[in-house]
Amino acid sequence: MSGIKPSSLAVDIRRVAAEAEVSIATVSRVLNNPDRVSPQTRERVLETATRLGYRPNPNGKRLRKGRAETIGLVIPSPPGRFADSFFLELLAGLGEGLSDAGLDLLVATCPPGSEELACYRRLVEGRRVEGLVVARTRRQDERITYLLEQNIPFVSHGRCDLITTPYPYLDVDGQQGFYIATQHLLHLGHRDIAFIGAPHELNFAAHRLAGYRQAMSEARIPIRPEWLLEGDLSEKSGYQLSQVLLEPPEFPSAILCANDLMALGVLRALRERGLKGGQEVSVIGYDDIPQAQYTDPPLSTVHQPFRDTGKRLVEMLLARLGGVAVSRLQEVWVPELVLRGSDGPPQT
Amino acid sequence: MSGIKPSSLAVDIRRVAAEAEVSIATVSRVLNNPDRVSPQTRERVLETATRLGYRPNPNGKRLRKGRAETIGLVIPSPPGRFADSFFLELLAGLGEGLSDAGLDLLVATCPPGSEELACYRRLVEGRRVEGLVVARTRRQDERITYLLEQNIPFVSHGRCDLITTPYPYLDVDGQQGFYIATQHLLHLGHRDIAFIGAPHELNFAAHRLAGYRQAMSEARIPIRPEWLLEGDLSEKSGYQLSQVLLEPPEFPSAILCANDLMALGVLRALRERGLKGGQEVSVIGYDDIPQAQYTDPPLSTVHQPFRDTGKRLVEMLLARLGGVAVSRLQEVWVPELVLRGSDGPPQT
DNA sequence: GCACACGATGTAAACGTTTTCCATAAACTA
DNA sequence: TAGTTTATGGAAAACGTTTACATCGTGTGC
Repeated sequence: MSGIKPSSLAVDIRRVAAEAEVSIATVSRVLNNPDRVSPQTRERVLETATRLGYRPNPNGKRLRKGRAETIGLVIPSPPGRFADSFFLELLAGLGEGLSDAGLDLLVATCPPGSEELACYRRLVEGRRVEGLVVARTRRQDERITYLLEQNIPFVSHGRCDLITTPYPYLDVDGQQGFYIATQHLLHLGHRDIAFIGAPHELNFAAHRLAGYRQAMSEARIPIRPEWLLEGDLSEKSGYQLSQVLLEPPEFPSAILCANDLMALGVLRALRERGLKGGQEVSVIGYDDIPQAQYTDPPLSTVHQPFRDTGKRLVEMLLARLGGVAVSRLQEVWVPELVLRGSDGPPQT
Repeated sequence: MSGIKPSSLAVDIRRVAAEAEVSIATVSRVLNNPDRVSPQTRERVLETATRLGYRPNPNGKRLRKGRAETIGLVIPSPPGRFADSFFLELLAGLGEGLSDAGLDLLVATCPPGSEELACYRRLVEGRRVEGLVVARTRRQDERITYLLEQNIPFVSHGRCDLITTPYPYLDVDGQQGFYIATQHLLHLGHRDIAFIGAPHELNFAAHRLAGYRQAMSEARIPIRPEWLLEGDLSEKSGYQLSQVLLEPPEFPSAILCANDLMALGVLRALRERGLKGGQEVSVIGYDDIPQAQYTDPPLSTVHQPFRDTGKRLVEMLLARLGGVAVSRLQEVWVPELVLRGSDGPPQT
C-alpha cells in the first residue's frame, strides 16, 4: 500500500531561495521574468538553481497559473488491429513543437462511437488539457461542435463542411488532390475510371469524391454508378470491393482509391487475377504511406505531409492559445501527386 | 496576449460545500472516503456535486497529493517516415487500462539517439510522470539503468539481457518464437535456412537469433555465415538483403525474418524474381502486423499480442505503483506461430 | 535639498485540493 | 451515572508556485 519512496527529496523553490539568500519571489522572477531582477542576483540564483538541480514543480505552477500546460489528442482505437500510421506520424509532428513550447501532450485512446465524446468531456471538463487537436474530422462533427460550445482552444486536422461556425483548421485539399489525379488519368487516355471512396461520414471522403467528380464532369464523362464504391479504408475493403469492380466483362481501366491501404488491396486483387497494375489497370491511392513505395508496382498516390502537418498544427494551436483570431488560423494545403509505377495509359 | 477566456467559471469545491451547507472537508471526504461520512450528508453532497457538475481540479489534487497521476511513454520518431504500428497498438492497450485507473498518459516523441535520455529526464526529474512504460529495449539500455537509478516506478516491454539489477518487465519470448518457427521449417524438410535479424543492439534481436540457432544446432545443421544477415527492420532493408541472399547460384530454401516488415520486403524481392513465396522459398516473419494477412502469399509469422501486452503493462505498472515487489512483476509470454501461405516444404 | 519616480527585492495572498487535528454529540460500557 | 469509545464534521495547515503589493534605497529634476 505504501508504494515506492522516492530516492531523494525533491528540491523546491524555498531551498533555492535559502541557498541563494533571496526570497522565493526573486527565484521565481529569475525563472519567469529574468529582466526584472538585477544581473548579479540573477546570476547567483541561476547558479544555485542549476547547482541544486532545481525543477519547478509543474503542479504548483499549473495550479497557480490556472493553466493545464497540456494539450490533448484522442486517438480512436477500433477493436482488432489497426495500423493507421497517420496517427503516429501526426504524433511525431505534434511532439516536436510541443515540448519546445513547454507543453505536455496527453494522449487518450478510445473506441470510436459514443464513448468518444465522453473522452473529450473528461479532458475538457476535467481541465486536464488547455487545448486539443482533433483529427480525422467528420462532415458533421460532434467533437467540433462540443469544443466550440465549450469555448476551449483547439485546432482541427481537416474541416467539417456541415459546421458553419468558424474554427481553426488545417486541411489538405482532397478535392484538388483527386482533381489532379483524375485529370492525370484522363490525360493518359482513361475514360473508364472507377472510384473507391471513404466512409461518407468522413469529411475528406466528400472532398476526394468531389475532385474526381469535377474532373470527370469537366471531361464530360458520365460516372457509372456501379463504379462508385465506398470502402472502410482497410486493405481488406479495397481488396473486396475491387473483386466487384473486376467481375463484369468490362471493367474500369483505372481505379482511384480514397486511401493507400485500399489501393494496396486493389493491387493485391489485380495480382491475383494476373492483371498488371499500371498496365491493364491503373491504380492511384491517397496518403503516400510508407509501404506505397514498396508495393508491386510502386503505388502512385497523392502525398500528404503528415508530419509537417502535425508541426504546423502545434504552431496554430499555440497561436490560438495566444489569442490569435480564428480567421487567421484556417489553412488549406495543396497536396502533390506522386507518380510511381501503378499508373499508365489504358490498354486498347 | 490575453488568450481565450473560458466561457464559464469552473465550479470548485467551495462552491459545492456552500451549496450543500457543509465544509469543504466533507465534500472532499465524500469523494475520496465515502464511508467516512454519514449516508444522508453523503447523498446531499453527491447530489449537489453532480448538479453543479463539479470536477475536482486535477492540479490542486496533484499538488496536494504530491502525485503526478500521469504515466509517460516516449516514442522514438526517426526522421522520415516511420510506420511502426507496434507503438500505436501498444498505445491502444495502455490507454484502455489507464483511464480506468484515473491516470493520464503523457506521450513524448523524440528522435532516437542522445536526446532520448534527455527526454526521459525531463519527464522524471520534472516530476511530470509518476511512472513510465519503456518499450523496445536494447541489450544494455541506458533508459532502464537511468530509471532504476532514479528509483521511479516503470515497466519495460522487453528485457535487457545485460542489466542484472531486477526490474519489472513483460516480454514475449522471441527465442521460443523463432525456435518453434525454425523447427517448423526443419520439419518441413528445409535445411538451407537463412536469417535476417534485427539491429543487434535491440534485445529481442539476440533472442530471436538464439531461437534460430538453437533449433539449427539441435538439428545439427551448421549455419552458413553468409546467410546470417542483419537488417534495420524496414521493408526496404528486407528487400535489399534478400537480393544478396538470392544472388548466388545456390540460395536458401527458407528465410526467417526478425520482423514482418522485412519479410514483406523479402516477399517483394521474390516476386520480382518470379519466385513464389511459400513454394520456391519459404518466408516466416515476426510480429503479425495487420498487413501480414494480405500479402501475396499471406505471411506466416509469429504472433505478438501487442494490445494485450499494453493492457497487461498497465496492470503491472499499477501494481508497481502500489508497491508490489519487482520479483512478482516479471513475465514472459510464449508467442504463437501462425501459419498462412508463405511457408511450405522445400522444392527438391 | 526635497519630492518623486524608479529599480530591486521582500511579504503575503492566492490557486484548489487533501488530510491532520479537534470539537461535538451520541452511544455504548461498567 | 460517570467514563469511554465512536461517529461525524469543521478549522486549518499544508502542497509549490506566481504575483499584486509594500518597502526601501538611490538617483533625478527642479
